[in-house]
Amino acid sequence: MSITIKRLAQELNLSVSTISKALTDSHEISAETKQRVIQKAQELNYKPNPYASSLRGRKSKTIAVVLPEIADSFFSLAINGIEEAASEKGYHVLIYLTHESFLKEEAMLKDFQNGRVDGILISVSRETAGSTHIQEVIDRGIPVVFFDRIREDVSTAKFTTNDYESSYNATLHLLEKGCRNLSFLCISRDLLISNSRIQGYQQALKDKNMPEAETAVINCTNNAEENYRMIKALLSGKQRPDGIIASVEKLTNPVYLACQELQLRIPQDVKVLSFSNLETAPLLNPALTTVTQPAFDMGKAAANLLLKCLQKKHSILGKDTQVIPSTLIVRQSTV
Amino acid sequence: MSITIKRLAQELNLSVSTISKALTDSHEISAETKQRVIQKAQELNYKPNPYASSLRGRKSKTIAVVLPEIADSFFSLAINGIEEAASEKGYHVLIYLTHESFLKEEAMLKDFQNGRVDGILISVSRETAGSTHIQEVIDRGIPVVFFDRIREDVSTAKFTTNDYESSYNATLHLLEKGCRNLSFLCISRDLLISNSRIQGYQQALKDKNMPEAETAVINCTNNAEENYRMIKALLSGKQRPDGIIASVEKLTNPVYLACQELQLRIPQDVKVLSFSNLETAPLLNPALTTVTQPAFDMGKAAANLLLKCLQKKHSILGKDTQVIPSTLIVRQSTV
DNA sequence: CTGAAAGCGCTAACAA
DNA sequence: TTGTTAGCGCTTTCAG
Repeated sequence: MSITIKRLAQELNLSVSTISKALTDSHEISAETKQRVIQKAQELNYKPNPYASSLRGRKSKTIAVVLPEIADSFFSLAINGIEEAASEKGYHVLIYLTHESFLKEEAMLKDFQNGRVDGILISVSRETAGSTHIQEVIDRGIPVVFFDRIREDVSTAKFTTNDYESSYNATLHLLEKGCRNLSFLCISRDLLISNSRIQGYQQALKDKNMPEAETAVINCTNNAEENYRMIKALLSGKQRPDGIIASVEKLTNPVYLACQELQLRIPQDVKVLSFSNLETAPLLNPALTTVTQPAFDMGKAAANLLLKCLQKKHSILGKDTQVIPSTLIVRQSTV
Repeated sequence: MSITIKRLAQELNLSVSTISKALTDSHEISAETKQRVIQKAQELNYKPNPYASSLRGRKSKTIAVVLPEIADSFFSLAINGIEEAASEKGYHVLIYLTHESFLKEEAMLKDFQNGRVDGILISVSRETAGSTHIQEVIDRGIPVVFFDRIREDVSTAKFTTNDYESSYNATLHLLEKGCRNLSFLCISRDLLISNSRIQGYQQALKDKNMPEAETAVINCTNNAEENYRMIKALLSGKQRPDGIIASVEKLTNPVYLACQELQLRIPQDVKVLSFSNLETAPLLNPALTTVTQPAFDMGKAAANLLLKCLQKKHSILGKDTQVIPSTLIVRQSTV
């Protein structure tokens, strides 16, 4: 059986409330008593039951992180940032993966209405086209902070990167390097970040008076084999692009593999650029030009804001969108 | 204010206990009443407070996952497996990162003595040389399952891979390809997996009557720059190895980068092999030969065992070590 | 089949 | 400065 406050009280001939106050260093307890209590608590290896205090105090010191997946450098790094921020402040981190399923995401947010977590960090799934599930949780008084895959139709704090701009610049870079027939691989039209990247891409083409081919923006699916087939088809077609922008990291592999299989040389035949945080980007064959996102910082900043809000009495979250810029790192795949 | 059972009881003119039983589908409640209760619960969007039931029932439906880090394909994949297993069974997953610090790991395990989690999955830090912190938690009745970085001195269930054997085979492979002066990069002598890999390596050398150079086994640190310097020094030295085995994924980058910088050709000048789950291994320059671990499966299997044990009344965990084999995938870096 | 009541461990008003 | 007491929301005997 676990040691409880009651037990400490018995041992010390004090009341439970005295113990409780002593342990929280209340000013209304004498230094001497505090000393005795703390002493005894250590002696008996007393551990306060977190669920009892959660129930009582209606806060759990726990936050939820909802992500599409984790086999992606971006989210791995983001979790690192989040965990770091949380552990510094004594918070606990629950991880939930949607695997890009809206239904799962919805179910998770429904579940959060029960008070299991004090706050939520979320990067929505590719299928997510509405936000009532998120709004509902906010209406219940549980603060939500978006990061990376944000939704504009929810009025809360958001952390993202300059998707439009970095896509615009990436496109310009490819045009400067001589591309005249680009393709853009995207994962969802519902996702704001995906859309912003598409728009940055399209605007750059427009500004440079480049016609956008019909096949220019390719919708990829959540199925790796299918994507591979599509990309191979794209690269085998008549109108084979001379430059490809992969708007997410995991589309890099199929592009490189398809080029290998089709014996297309990167960058001579096709230039390749990817939004990616792959640590191995410089080691690829050829080294991959990337738009590298501030994953760790975004995670940490988002978590810090959420936690700051949770620690205050009046948990009022700003409604601003904070933009942390990405970096275009040019390597051989586009030179 | 949240909807509670009490509120439901008032609305339906029933007692709280009836509501509680109806919601848990108890046999002692009439079908009709159950119907009404469930109906009303949905109507009012009732969400049971998990901490109240945890407090009452002394189980949290939550497990902790303790990892050294997450910026590593192995652990990312493992978490995927763990999360999948947990969510299937309605469990929640708390993530804790030790960043290879024993002190942090110890503090976390101390904290788990309070009942926040029903069970623990752990892959110990590189600094972890003892296990009393783990034993203590087990003694408190909280089951612990090891995966990957296990410790033999704790009698509980463990999931690992055939480290010795795959290292042995990897070494043989390099010898067959003509290497005569190998180096092995390890991260810790305290870690069983690291030791097993070293021993597999050494045994292979012995079996082939190869002398092991003094510099053969290199202890790497937890500092990336330092490792890079060490590796560069190694590759610039007189006794430059003609083959390197990186016993963990994150040592791949510095090896490749050092080779680039020193203008050493892989595999002609140095063959490189890494224990790694990098998805980009086939795309590296040159494609990397890997010992690929069953990360997802290991995570999922470990989680499943732990959860099965938690769901039973008599939570008796086996004490066996289950070995899920790794795969040697030969690519250009060693041919 | 339904209800009353006790209590999980902790906190915080209110008394003393 | 310390103690008494009433819950937080839920489950579970035990009675009815």
